[in-house]
Amino acid sequence: MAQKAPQRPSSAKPSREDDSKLSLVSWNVDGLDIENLIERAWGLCSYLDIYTPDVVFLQELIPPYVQYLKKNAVSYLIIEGGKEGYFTGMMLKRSRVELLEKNIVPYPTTTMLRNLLVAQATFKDHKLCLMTSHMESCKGHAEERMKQLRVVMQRMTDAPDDVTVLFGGDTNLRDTEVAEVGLPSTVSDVWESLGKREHVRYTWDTKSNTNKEISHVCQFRFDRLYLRPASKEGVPGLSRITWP
Amino acid sequence: MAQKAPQRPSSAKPSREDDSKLSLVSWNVDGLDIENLIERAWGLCSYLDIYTPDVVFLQELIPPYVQYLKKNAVSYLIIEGGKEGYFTGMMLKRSRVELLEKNIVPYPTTTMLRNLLVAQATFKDHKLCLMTSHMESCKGHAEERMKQLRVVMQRMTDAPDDVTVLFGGDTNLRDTEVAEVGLPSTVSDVWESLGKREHVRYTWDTKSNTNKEISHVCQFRFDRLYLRPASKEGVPGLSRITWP
DNA sequence: CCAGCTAGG
DNA sequence: CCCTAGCTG
Repeated sequence: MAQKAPQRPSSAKPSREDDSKLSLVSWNVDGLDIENLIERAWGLCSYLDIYTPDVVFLQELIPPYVQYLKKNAVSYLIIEGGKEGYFTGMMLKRSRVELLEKNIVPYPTTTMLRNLLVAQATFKDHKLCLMTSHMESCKGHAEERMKQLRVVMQRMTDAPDDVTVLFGGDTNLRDTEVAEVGLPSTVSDVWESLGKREHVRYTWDTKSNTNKEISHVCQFRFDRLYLRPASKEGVPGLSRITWP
Repeated sequence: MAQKAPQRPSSAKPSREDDSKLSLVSWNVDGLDIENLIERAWGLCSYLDIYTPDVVFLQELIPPYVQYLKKNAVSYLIIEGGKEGYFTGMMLKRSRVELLEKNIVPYPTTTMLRNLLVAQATFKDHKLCLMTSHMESCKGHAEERMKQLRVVMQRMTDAPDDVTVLFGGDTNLRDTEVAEVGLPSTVSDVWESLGKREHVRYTWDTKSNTNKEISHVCQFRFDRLYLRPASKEGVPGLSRITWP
């Protein structure tokens, strides 16, 4: 990929042979690093062309990046979590996902202008609630980050039970923080549900990803995907998660 | 006092009218700050002249400070927990306390050359075990500090039951750390036993103590005194602690 | 010896 | 966006 780090598509992408299944990618596009930014946006679009995910969660978008996407990925509807600085966004494959409503949930005490971007949508007559966020960064902001996780989990559990809820993004979460907050019983961590495969554990990994000049080795699972299935008749593959 | 901060005599000093009781002071003399050091050592000696404590626990001694004390506080026997850099020490009033044996207990994993200075002594035919330490400094070293507290507590509980055990010093402990380690049932925190009086809670207090140029307010109870009474016929006033 | 910040690896 | 060291209030 031409994309610069953090390059971490955390994907719950089923086989393309089975069009009944929803596919999803989350990607921090590192828009704060303007080096080769358009080239990297092109890289993202190439990826979308090849894999055609139904839903894309994006973080660290900046206005020119969004502009580029809107011009070059016309098969997707793009919604944004902000207008200035950097913000999150979502891309919904027009032919597969229909947007009903979008809204932005504030994090009351963020110092980094972070929020929760929520989209109500349908996918093959199934109700979806799609949510992404770029949660408070850095180790020292664990308290704020846990507050944000609580906001997210409240939203996930509050959703009507005929809705499949998917939250994903750059959470900056550490395992200890998730443990302290505690996941609701109805919510599962998709990477865990899929067998905790070691080779896709770390989503920020300066060991395997050398495209950013970071000399030290860092390995963290910052990008996470959580699922609260609909109680019945949910999206195929998203009640009991299976890996192709 | 001419002493510079940290100026925190945490005292279990009974009325001098009752000579049957043991009196004790613990003091971090801040020997790492060499400004006015001899003047401050003189201040300590003045304090000793006035209050004549039977036992003095000292932390952050440096060699010239000890030299000064040995020359100017001849009524005390002085023992040291080290020879180089900074270290702890003990002063025992020759007329009241008899040293039987001293030894230095290492902290296996300290990175700051800290240790536990132990003195076996007698006071009016009662057996005493006196211990002092300057435990690992700074918030970030909580784990090491808790290890050191465990070493101390092990020593306190292991002592024969005809011995009155007193540990005191600059522990750098936070309440949460003590709670995590847990105190043995036979050991009590002397400040707590004496009623948790608020005006003597903080032993490092840049609010009430302005002799060190620290602009920000800090209040911590770093200096603590623990007692494990002898099971019977212990030192008067040190089985059930009373405040004059 | 605190907390917050910054710069460098 | 890691961690540590160094500086500052």
